[in-house]
Amino acid sequence: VNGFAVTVDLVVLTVRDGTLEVLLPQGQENPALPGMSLGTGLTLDGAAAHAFESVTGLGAAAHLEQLATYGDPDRQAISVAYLALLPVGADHTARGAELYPVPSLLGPGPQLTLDDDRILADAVDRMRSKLEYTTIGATLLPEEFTLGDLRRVYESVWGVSLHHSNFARKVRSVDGFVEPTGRRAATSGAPELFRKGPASLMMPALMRP
Amino acid sequence: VNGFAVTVDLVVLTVRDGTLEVLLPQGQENPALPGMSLGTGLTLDGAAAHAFESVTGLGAAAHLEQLATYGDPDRQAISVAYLALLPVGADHTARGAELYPVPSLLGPGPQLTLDDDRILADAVDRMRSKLEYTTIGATLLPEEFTLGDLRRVYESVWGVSLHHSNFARKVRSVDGFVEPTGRRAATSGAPELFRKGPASLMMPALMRP
DNA sequence: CCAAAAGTGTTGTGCTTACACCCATGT
DNA sequence: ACATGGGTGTAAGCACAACACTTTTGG
Repeated sequence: VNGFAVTVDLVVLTVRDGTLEVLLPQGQENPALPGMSLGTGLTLDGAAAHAFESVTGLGAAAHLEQLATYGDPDRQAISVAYLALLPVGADHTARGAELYPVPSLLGPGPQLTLDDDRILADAVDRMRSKLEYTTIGATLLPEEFTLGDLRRVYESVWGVSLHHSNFARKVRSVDGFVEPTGRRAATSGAPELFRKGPASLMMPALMRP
Repeated sequence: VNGFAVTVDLVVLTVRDGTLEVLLPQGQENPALPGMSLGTGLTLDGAAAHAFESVTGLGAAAHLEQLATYGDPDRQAISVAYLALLPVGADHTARGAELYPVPSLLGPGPQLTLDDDRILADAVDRMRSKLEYTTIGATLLPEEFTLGDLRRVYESVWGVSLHHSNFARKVRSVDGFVEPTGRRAATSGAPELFRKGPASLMMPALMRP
């Protein structure tokens, strides 16, 4: 058949040292988003999960979600973009991919091949707005974390600074966002440790400034 | 090449007689969403616009936006779904398509072929939530409309009833949502006529009950 | 002793809700 | 006269922003 070439491309985001970063494969001329071409018998979500495993060496992403589809009118090619979240601190180096700070890639001028600049920008937009009304911020963190850790995720992704006390109050008040483990980071008086709760949506939302 | 068949499928929504309705082509065995298969040299958005013109006979949709992409693992086929809004009262009968009330199609059991039930449900979800934070409600209406007309759009899509006075106050208070034409529907004392303003986002949102 | 981070209290402010009420029209 | 739809007024409730203040840890 004279059909289209369909690829699944991943925007793998994480937070490191207070910055939002993307995972890009190494060793190519022009940096491009990681991905794979879609084969028969595989769902789109399945292909995305498989691609994630290929770039990171990790079993599963903290979050995996379809973003949008981009078509190349000339090349008879279609790219289905996914947003994937890499747990902070996870060892992603198995496959040689590297983390790049997003702010520098979103600067003026093309930094990635083809549509990838736009895809990255769309992914970051989606990520920023999803922090407002979902609990994906907590899925990025390890099993146990402090509210400060969670706040730093928000601050890094949004690129703003938030009031620690009001932030903590809000997060605690949302039913099922975080639940206390009862333990603390160090001795008594140290910040309390939480784990992610069952809720996935936040209502009302945690609005950005 | 042994590639994929890519189609662009449309969920064309509108409001009629206080109900949310979808436009479906006539004359087929199993009702299915209208669409077209993607050819070379056409962008996805372009193909969607073209498909819209084919089903409705109208030049352009009040709103056209990509929804998501659905893959069929076995058939080597990909469907890129779009949400399109048909202006209320527009004459769409040129191509013989018919409007069906959404509530009856969203009932239990499969009513449409393949993934189309799910696509329709996703489209309606998107539509409902977009009413909250964008001004697409106004794009559905004719050039001039009353706040009551706009309210009826919200009530029909959300399937609830809203307080007329609070609704009007909110809509007026959002900068650039509607602007007064100075004229009225009938003689003095009759409802004031508005046209859509330049704003496309609503902040803060108009939350549903 | 001091800086940094976490938790508690309080007050104001904006937005929304739920009312009650008025007005004009058209039947 | 009265039902209908549109517009105005107001008081209560909620959530959030912006403070100041205390406590504890770790250098």
